[in-house]
Amino acid sequence: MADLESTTRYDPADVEPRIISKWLKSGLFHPEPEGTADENYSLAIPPPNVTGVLHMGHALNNTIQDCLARFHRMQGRRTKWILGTDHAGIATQTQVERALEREGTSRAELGREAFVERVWEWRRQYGGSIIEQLKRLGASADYDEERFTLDDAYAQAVLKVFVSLYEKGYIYRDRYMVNWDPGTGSAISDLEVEPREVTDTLYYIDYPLASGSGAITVATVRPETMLADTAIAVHPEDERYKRLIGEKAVLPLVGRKLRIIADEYVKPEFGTGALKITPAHDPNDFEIGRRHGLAQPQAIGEDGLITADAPERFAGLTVTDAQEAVVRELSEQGLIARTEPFTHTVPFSHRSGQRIEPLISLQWFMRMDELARPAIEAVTSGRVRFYPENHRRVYLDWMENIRPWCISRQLWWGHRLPVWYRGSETYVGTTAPRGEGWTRDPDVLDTWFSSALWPFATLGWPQETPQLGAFYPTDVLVTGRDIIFLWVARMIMMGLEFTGREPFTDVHITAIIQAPDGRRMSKSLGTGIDPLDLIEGGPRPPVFAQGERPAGEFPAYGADAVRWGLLAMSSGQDVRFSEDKVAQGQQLTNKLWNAARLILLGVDADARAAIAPAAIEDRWILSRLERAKTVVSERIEDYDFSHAALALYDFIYGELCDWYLELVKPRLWTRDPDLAPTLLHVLTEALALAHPLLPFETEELYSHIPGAEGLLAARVAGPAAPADDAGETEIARVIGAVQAMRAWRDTAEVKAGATVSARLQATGYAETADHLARLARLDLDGAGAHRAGENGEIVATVPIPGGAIEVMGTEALDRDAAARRLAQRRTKLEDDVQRAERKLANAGFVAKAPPAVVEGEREKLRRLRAELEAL
RNA sequence: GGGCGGUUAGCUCAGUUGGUAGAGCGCCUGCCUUACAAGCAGGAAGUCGGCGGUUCGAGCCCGUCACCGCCCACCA
Repeated sequence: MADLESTTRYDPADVEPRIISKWLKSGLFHPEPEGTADENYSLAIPPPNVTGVLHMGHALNNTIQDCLARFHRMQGRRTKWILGTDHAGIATQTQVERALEREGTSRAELGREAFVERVWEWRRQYGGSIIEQLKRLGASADYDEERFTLDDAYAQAVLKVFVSLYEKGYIYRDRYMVNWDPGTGSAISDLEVEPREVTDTLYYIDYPLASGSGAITVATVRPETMLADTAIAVHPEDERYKRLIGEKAVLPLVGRKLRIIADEYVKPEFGTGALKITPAHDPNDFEIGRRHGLAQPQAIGEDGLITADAPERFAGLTVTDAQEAVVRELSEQGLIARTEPFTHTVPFSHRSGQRIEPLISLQWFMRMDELARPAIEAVTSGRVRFYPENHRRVYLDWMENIRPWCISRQLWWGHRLPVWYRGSETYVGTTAPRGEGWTRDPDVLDTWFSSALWPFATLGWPQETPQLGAFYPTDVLVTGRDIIFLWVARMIMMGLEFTGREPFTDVHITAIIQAPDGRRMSKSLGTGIDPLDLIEGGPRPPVFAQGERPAGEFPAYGADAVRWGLLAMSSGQDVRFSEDKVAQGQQLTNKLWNAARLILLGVDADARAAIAPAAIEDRWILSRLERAKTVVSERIEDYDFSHAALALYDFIYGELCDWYLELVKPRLWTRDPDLAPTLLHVLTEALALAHPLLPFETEELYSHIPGAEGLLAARVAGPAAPADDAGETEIARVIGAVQAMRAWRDTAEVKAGATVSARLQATGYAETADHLARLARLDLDGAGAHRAGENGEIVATVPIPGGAIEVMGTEALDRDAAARRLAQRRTKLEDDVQRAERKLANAGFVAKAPPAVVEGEREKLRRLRAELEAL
């Protein structure tokens, strides 16, 4: 335990590691599988890549999940936060391949079996780090049942799903146009493709007509694909070309005769209005080719080289070399009519960053339309709800236009397809077929295929495990909007298909945190930071430098401050990282630490003692505490974490510390026996309220409370107390008065330490006059009037709620300043009176505004006039 | 080409059902007051992106324009 006496600042480095081991030892994060999923609270972590490291997105996402888990745990619900990692096919394989390259070897050299073993080895070495980072963040996940998408049991579930969908006819094999990623040497899905704007050269190429008279000119940015052209298409209504439809053109360099066909897809106004058709290397041409029964010669192979289908002199060239060669020959033959720069968007691989090579390939696909139907209904019916709600539209639009999913990947790291071939036979099953001569399909499944089963496969499905009964369906999924389609939609579809239940009822889409300059946080751009560097101190990159905070080192803010900061900054859908918010979190932790020191070092009672809220400020803080509990709870339940964080801050900083503790100090010094139990009660409750956001510090402080038992993280909230309106009004009034007096003192240049004699001419201060006198440094007894020596001369009248304070002249008071202040106040009042009068003179306002508003305005005018007169 | 989000104090962001604009940081002033000087008290600071409309009244509702960010989409 920290020594409260000597530790005047919260020291996260001392507290946090100690608290982590305390939690882990307690077993609190590992609930036994009892009760029903309805009674219990559960959520599944979006599994981070097994070899990944924590980035800011993870930090926010997991802070939110932890906040939810801890909140509901403290509401008394058996809470399970399902933890695990994803094998992340391409990402992990690429990482290991890079390592092999550094060692001077390669995947091919090792062979499949050794390579896969090598990846497992890699995983054993680096796979644990992100889990350790989650602990450091305070994540209260179930570390005892960590899952991995390639665990044996999980893999069984994946195969079972594959076989089942195959048997239903949803999964099939086809030669189809795919996004070929030359970087990874694999097909990838539509969702793994990102369009980027590039400027290409648009070549206008003459294709001579077979008749010998003239040529038809086509425009293309990829002249090398002409080697696989099979037709030229024009719009059926295009007057320029109508007469050519059905005729033939000669494909330059190759000599093949191309039919001139009519297809409505062609936009007459674009280019020349004539489109070369390459069914094997363009998605649109592929469709047109299918419509017209065109052959699909392939000029570019999966290795990215020109194939033997092309004229021999091109075969084996890279795409780039082939383009150069084709253009050269065409120029020599005078067939390039002209060129122009052309800017358009083309697909790139999200994984490798290379330009996608669309080509026809034999792959496994999954039909999604049938699965989508119930998943659409789940959302339209409200059984699955998005927070914020606007994501619902995006989800539905995508689902309603869903297309088949290419699920096979030409990788080695992943779930190998449970498919075997022998001659023309295909066998699909969870175990290898009997008999000789079968070879297994070398491909693995898209990583997202296995991720789609995450909420139930992690709980032991397809076995009817107790875990599944107790924690499925889960309550909420917390993730980023970038994977709504990749993951969320697919989980809903798979969940419904295989368990008959939606895998979760709420989907909270978190904000995306950008670098302070508005760019994406990214390691390669230098715009990213490791959350651990904020928690424990570490390099502050130049983009994060501003004002007082130069590039250099972050201070060790501690996990609680980082958590609070992340929650506080995460309001909109995109938010710039704000170190100020983390610093504000640190201030809060420090404030709370010192408030606890004041209480714990000044009180000799036991937390179990009954409270006796005798004084008005006691009633006030208890009532404010209830309100804070209500507001913070509501904000958390609405997934509005920034307001939850701010509401907590306002209560602890603004009400507990700034006012309540200041109000009770005299009673603390005199050891008022009624005060101690209330103080301890309020402190305990405040710690409990703050715990989901600031788990470490609150847990530590809780352990210092005499009589407090067990862990704060395991403490279950008691029933709510009623609000105390009278208590609230009284203290609100005195706060207003103190603030008014302090402001007056400051502008009237009264010395800060001086006590000013004054007379209270206001109602409603029966119980709080002493507070007012002390906090505003007033002498209300009249004793000070003697010191003034002028027999009660009033030098200022300061309006306060319920009346005014008349200030007597003293040496402490600069009369000129007081006069200036008075004049200022008068001007302001006159302005306000005028404004109110004008408003009330407006017939429309009086006639049409709600009576309460009009009456309020009249009341205000009366008040202002009275105050003006008093001056 | 569609769709979503944004534009409020020097900076980062709040702003409930329309009723004279808020926080944190920064800035200015004063305080080493027996929890915290990495603190406390007080203050200055905004024609709420532009234009038009509805309304007694608009940061908020409607229309329109301008930027910024993101998502979706098969124009060679």
